[in-house]
Amino acid sequence: MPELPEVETVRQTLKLKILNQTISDVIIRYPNIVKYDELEFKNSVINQTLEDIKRKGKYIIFVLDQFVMVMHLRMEGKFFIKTTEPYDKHEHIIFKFKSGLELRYHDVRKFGTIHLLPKDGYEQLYPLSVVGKEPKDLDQNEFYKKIHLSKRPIKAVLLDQHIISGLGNIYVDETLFLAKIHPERLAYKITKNEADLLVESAKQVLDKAIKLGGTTIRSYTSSLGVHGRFQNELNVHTRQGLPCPVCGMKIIKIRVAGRGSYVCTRCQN
DNA sequence: AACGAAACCTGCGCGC
DNA sequence: TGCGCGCAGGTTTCGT
Repeated sequence: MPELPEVETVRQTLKLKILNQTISDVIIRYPNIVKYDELEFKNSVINQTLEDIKRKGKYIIFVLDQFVMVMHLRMEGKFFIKTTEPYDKHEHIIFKFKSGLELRYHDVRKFGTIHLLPKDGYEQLYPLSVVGKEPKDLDQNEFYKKIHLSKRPIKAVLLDQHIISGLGNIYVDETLFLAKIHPERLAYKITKNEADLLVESAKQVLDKAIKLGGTTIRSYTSSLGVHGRFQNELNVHTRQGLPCPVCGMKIIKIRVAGRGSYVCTRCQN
C-alpha cells in the first residue's frame, strides 16, 4: 500500500483517532512481524500511552512514554480501528486500548515489520538510522554527489531509501516523467541540472499526493484514512497504452530495477 | 564495493 | 473448472 504520501495520510488519521490512548494488551497472531522478543515486547508496551505519532520516510513512529514502536507497512500493511468485531484472517497484531478501542495491523503478505526502540536517541538506531533524507530536506548538491558515480539506472537510485527516502514505484515513475528522464538512464549520466530537477520534481509529486490523501490503486478495501485521490493525477504510472498527457505518444510499460515501470519514450530520455 | 536476483508471503487475473 | 504463471505501492540478504 504505502509510499510516503500514504504513510503520512495514515499517520495524520491515526493521530486524530488514537492519540493519548493507553495500551492495555497486545495480541500477536503472527510473531514474525515483531522484530523483538515477543514477551518482552508485550511487557514493554502494555500500560504505555501513545504520546505522539511521527514519520520518517515510509516508517511510522509510535511514541510511547518510555519506548517507540517503529512500523513499516511494506507492500500491503494497513491499520484499522475496531472494537469487538471478530478478527479478520489478515489482522496479525492487535493493540487493545483501555478505552475499548483496538488498533489492528492488517497485512495480507506479512511483509510488515515492527521494531521496539528505547525512546532516548531512537533516531540514531536501526532501522531509522539508515533512512536517507526526504526530498523536501535533501540538499541538491548532496544528492548529486551521492549519485554521480553510480552505474545503476536512475530509477534504482531513486528507489534506494538510503539515498533518498519516501519514493516508491508509483512516485518514482511520476517524478521521472516530470523531470523528463528515462528510468533506465544510468545515474552517472544525469547532469547536475537534471539532478536538481529530480529533487524538485520529487518534492512536487509528494506534496501534491499528500494534499490528495495519497494514491489508491489495487487496494479496494479502504485502509484507515486512505481515501486517496492522487490516482486521478497520475501521468504515466498504470497508464500503459494510454496517450502521454504532454505529447500524446503511447505510454509503454517496461521492467527497470525489477519493477514494472511506465514511461513516455518521447518525453523521457 | 556494488550490482542484480532471490527471498520473504498471499491473492488475483490471465491464458490454456 | 482447474492449474500454472506472472504480477503486486518494499526491503534485506545472497551470490557473482
